[in-house]
Amino acid sequence: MSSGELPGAYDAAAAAEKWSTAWDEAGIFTADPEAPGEPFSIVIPPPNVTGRLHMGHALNNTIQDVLIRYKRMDGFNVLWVPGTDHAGIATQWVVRRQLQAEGIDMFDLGREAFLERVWAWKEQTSGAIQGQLKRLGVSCDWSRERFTLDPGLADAVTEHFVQLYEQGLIYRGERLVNWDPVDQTAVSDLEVEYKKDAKGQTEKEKGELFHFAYPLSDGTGEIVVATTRPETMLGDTAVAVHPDDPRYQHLLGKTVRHPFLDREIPIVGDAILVDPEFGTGAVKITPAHDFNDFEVGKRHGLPMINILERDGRINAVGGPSFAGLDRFEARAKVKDELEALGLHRGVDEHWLPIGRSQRSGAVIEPMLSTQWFVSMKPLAGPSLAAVEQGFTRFVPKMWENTYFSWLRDIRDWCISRQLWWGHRIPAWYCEACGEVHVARAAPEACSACGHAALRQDDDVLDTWFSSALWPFSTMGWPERTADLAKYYPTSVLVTAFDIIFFWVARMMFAGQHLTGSVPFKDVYIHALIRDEHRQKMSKTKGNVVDPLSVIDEAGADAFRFTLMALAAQGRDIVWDPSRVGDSGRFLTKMWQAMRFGYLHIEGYDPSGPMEPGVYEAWIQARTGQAVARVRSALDAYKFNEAASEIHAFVWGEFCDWYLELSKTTLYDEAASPARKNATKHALFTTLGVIARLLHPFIPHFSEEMWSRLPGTQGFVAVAAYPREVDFPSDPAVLDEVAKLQEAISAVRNIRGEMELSPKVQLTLLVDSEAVRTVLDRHRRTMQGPMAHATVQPLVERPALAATAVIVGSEALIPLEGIVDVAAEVDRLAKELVKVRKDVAQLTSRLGNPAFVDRAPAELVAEFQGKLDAARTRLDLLERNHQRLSGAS
RNA sequence: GGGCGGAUAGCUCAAUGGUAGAGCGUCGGCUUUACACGCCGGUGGUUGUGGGUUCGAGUCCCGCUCUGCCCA
Repeated sequence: MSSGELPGAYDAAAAAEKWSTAWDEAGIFTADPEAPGEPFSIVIPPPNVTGRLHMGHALNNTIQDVLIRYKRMDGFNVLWVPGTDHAGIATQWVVRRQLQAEGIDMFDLGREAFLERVWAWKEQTSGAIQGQLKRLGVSCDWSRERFTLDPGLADAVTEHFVQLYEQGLIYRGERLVNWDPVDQTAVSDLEVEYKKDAKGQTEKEKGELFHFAYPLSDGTGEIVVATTRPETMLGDTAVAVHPDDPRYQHLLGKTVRHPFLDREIPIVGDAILVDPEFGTGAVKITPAHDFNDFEVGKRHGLPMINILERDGRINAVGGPSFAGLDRFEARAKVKDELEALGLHRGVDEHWLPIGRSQRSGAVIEPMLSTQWFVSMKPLAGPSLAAVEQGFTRFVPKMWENTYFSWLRDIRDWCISRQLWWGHRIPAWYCEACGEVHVARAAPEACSACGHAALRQDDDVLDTWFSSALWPFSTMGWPERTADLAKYYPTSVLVTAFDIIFFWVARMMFAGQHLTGSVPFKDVYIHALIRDEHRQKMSKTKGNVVDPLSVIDEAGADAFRFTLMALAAQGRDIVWDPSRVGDSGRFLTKMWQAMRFGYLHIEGYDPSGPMEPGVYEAWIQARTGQAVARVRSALDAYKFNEAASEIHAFVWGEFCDWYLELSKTTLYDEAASPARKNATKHALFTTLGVIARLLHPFIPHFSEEMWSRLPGTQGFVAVAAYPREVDFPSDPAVLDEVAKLQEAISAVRNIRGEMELSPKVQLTLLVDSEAVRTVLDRHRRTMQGPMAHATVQPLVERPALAATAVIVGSEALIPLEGIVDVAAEVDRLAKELVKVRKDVAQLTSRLGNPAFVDRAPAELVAEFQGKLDAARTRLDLLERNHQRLSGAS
């Protein structure tokens, strides 16, 4: 049994340090697939290896930890896999900028040396986020920590690629891609972003629509086109008009002459692209640099002329006067030259959305390029079906729509990136014959011509291509490991809605395709954390809250409890710093309850004789009800509900009522030792239940509590989560204490309204013998600090008394010489307003024949009971109100 | 333009179709034998708006307003 004084205050920082070390040393978070228990597993959404913890991570990981700790305590065989992501573009970008600051160009440095720098940076920073997660108190299995570039995970990526290639689901082709000229890589559609206005709508940016004329080759005139990107005219291969447009009928089939390049350009009719109402009704066509034009080019068999270098400069095809110019310089020069040639035909202001690279911010250029793609249609089908049929469930359900809408309108996924940091594409090209070899290991010779000179593809894969495998690659796939057998598919994925496309959907199809099983049963989508003013937190706005500073100030537990209390399903979390203080006060409150227990620890013998009373039976029953509510909230991912249920129980039931009630026994010199022992037992065991109930939310505090409670063993982290069945409930007990509470509240109400000092001992004259009998059994409680009232039979009606109604019967508190009549008259009048309203509402409802006929009989009876009670109350209050009004 | 949310007390949020609740705030009282980071009591609502269904609507249906997000 623990002993010794409990310190006056809880030291959050010391407890966090102490318990996280103790857990580590005990290895209790290390999963064992051979151990018994139903599996419960989660893989962490891997943060960027070089990243730092932000509020989103804090929320995300607290939720996972609550679930994991709950299930671990509840007897499940749990695994929580932590790890980090190599974050290709982001990390390469950071290191490239570091080099730039040193005056080094990464392309001069070369691939090998650059990668050495990235690895060094990774080594230098990778510990940060793990340490920050640990400070949050997470219970991941760190022995299974993974990084997306680990050898095993790299093998999984290769396997993924090779399998899909062999099945014809990965292909290499020349397509238009979104090109980032700064990072010099292709990016996927999802990585292109548009400016948002204050409302978050895609904002059009001011640009200009530049009109110029193409002279007809036969010298008979011209055709005027307009463009927002004049430099693309260097790659024009057609002018399109609507085939039915009467203005241009005579021009169809003719050609125009390119003013700068030796090129004849056909005028084609295209009903799909061209809107005759817009502009001049004639459109220049640049198939290699515009998604719409690309389609036109395919329809009409037009040449596709790429005019850009990888860095966004005009290439040799653009002609000698433009080659080497940056695209924006070229734009200016094209305009000048057209002007000089007299072909300029005006400028209109034009607003258009401009796509920028999510990472570098560079304006994206559509560019014709040879890339690797995943053929998505065949993969999307099963992933749609899995959710439609409930194999994987989204919580809240509405997020299914987001998932469905993306998969139903899926486009092929460009997976090659012209980066160096990432998984190199397992494709080799024969330098002799060009044959493409996709293989798990570098081939020794070309399978077509036998030549030995093979060159591996320079490119790497989109980071998400490896993240898609995370739920099983972390468990050793493609090997058939014990972990996979036990823990896959995982139980739940906890993530934010903004990566449903990027990640969730891709894990689904990769998991289904490669393992034959959905990767997770539930997908819990949590909210975004906004600042106090409901603004998104962002570095540029400078409104980010650093979770670590919150932890420094308030402790990880107060922070976690706050996050959970705010985590209502289906809406964003508005961060309210004052709530952290509330959580801190909650911890202090519990600490004080512990101290109260300690005050009375002397003589406590958990295995000694026990003589529990009605209060012990009551708190036991209430505990059971609280346990049931907390469990059902957790089972439904309603974290805020679970937090508030616990809070309400601990503060509102245990501290406000049971602790006070226990004093009746503890301070009763006449109470038997067995009676007192039972009271102490109830105090300490309930504190133990509280520690266990709260452990998933406040791991350090609860561990500290647990370690100090008498009779506890081991870590609360592995103690059994309370079950409702362990707390028998007796309706008679609940009823009796409810009556006592009603009496105490009635006295308190009168005392409060009358502004009577708690020191004034009151007399409560109770009319009903039945009620008096109950209150007699609680005489000491009534006389104690909760009510300071002595219960006596109502024999003679005092001249001045306050009226209470307790369980439907009259109770009077004589106030002669204590208080003015007027005060009680006012109080009764106020009360009467409320009761009259009740009676009126209930009478009208029960007076409605349609209600009595059609509503369920039980409900009618219930309302009738309420009406009867309200009428009795009204009667009593009215009589006494009149009596006093007359007297005054 | 298409889709998905939200609108309830001063604030943040709850409420299987059955008399709208909690925490915080606010007001009043209290150094009461765990806790003033506390205790006790009170105040506060035409549930955005207009219709409909129903014995009964914050809840279900339709329209509108404001607001947030996703996609094009």
